[in-house]
Amino acid sequence: MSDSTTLGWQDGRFAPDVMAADCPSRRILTHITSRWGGLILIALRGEVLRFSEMRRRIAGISERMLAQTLQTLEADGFVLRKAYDVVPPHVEYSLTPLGEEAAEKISELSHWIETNLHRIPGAAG
Amino acid sequence: MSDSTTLGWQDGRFAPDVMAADCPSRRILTHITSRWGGLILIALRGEVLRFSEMRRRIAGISERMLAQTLQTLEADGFVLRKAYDVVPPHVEYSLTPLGEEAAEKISELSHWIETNLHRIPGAAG
DNA sequence: GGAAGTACCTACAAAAATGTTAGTGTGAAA
DNA sequence: TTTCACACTAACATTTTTGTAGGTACTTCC
Repeated sequence: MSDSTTLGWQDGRFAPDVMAADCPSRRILTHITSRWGGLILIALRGEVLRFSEMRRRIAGISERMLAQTLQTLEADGFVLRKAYDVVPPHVEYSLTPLGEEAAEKISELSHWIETNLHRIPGAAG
Repeated sequence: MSDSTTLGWQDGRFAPDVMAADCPSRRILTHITSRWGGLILIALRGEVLRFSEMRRRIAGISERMLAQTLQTLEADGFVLRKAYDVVPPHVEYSLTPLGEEAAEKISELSHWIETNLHRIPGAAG
């Protein structure tokens, strides 16, 4: 029950569908919509940021989660990591073209939430 | 450290900002981007569905998570629950106008992922 | 008569996510 | 000279999320 179902999505035998539990698109969706994934993408839109700078902008994120989520996003091909071999360490993060496209989508969602917050009943409390 | 910071977002003294840890917009964002929240919104777009029907469409979701996430989304004002007092039970779920707007946004994200999956390096494995 | 379907809820258990703390090696500022 | 900043990693602890199993009260299908 593993091979035929899992492989089909890879080589285009089935169309990608997030409603299917084992379609890779579902994994990517969870990465982008993970607790910190979306915020990182939004923070990086059109910018080059260093680790600590990002940490300051995304209130509440821990070093561990920032590092971990950045790695996931880098592995997906959304984030580009550029390290300079100097001391103290200097690392720059930015979005790949693919990442910019994805970031645009969650930005639109978060922007909608921000501007319509007053209409959302559950936003109080 | 609780009052002055927490209250400002409610009455428009500060502009909503997902980057702020205690801004209500952040809570709403996590609801919509929660593991099942987005998929439920997508499944409900333009449709009226019963509990079991949704469960069948969203592969992998458990009854518990479906019920729980629906309650969160209902409390937020995105989902409308209409129960008929008959036996066996009959309950219909649909989106509020607000919910349709939110659903449109995550649909755009998931649709982007589905159509661009072949360009995403991390989609394999 | 027995099984299955309906829309859930409640304990309990397991798994996953997240946080905390400590540490790395060097340089610059106080 | 002490402290801070940098960009992390590893070990451990806690919290949150998610799943499982069982139950409800009744009806329809076989």
